[in-house]
Amino acid sequence: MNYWLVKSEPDVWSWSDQCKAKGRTTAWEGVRNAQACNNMKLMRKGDRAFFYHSNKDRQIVGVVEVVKEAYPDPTDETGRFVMVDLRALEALKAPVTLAEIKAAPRLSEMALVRQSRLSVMPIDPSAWKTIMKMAEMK
DNA sequence: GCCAACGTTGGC
DNA sequence: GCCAACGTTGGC
Repeated sequence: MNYWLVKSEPDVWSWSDQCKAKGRTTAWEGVRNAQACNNMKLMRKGDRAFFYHSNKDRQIVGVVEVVKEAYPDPTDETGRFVMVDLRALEALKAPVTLAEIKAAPRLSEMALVRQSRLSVMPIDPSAWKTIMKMAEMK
């Protein structure tokens, strides 16, 4: 299984919106960045991703699961970009803030820190474990 | 194919 | 609200 992180502005689409969605599942539409889309194309059914609130909140708040692999985003007129379907699995007991991640030496190489504008990125398994521990998750 | 101008994201 | 980083567009 691979691990990922997806970003959303909480004012636009928040974790609670995700949980209220039918089947707790939504199409992750609207990504208009080639690198982010390439990452979505690499997602496989059953992969896990952190759900991160950008801007105001700046913390990881939940875990989602990939339930449908990349397919064309109908909201994209150019036909270049894809989306996946994501389902809310569970909220983090203790959300992990960007500040905490930056303060953790082991996490300093994360794309979240290094490439702040990227909205869909891979997370390596050791970083996933570290963050889950920080979030007080089993 | 280069690069200047411009737009967007997201942290601060 | 500002601005750094960086992606995209379009003229040449």
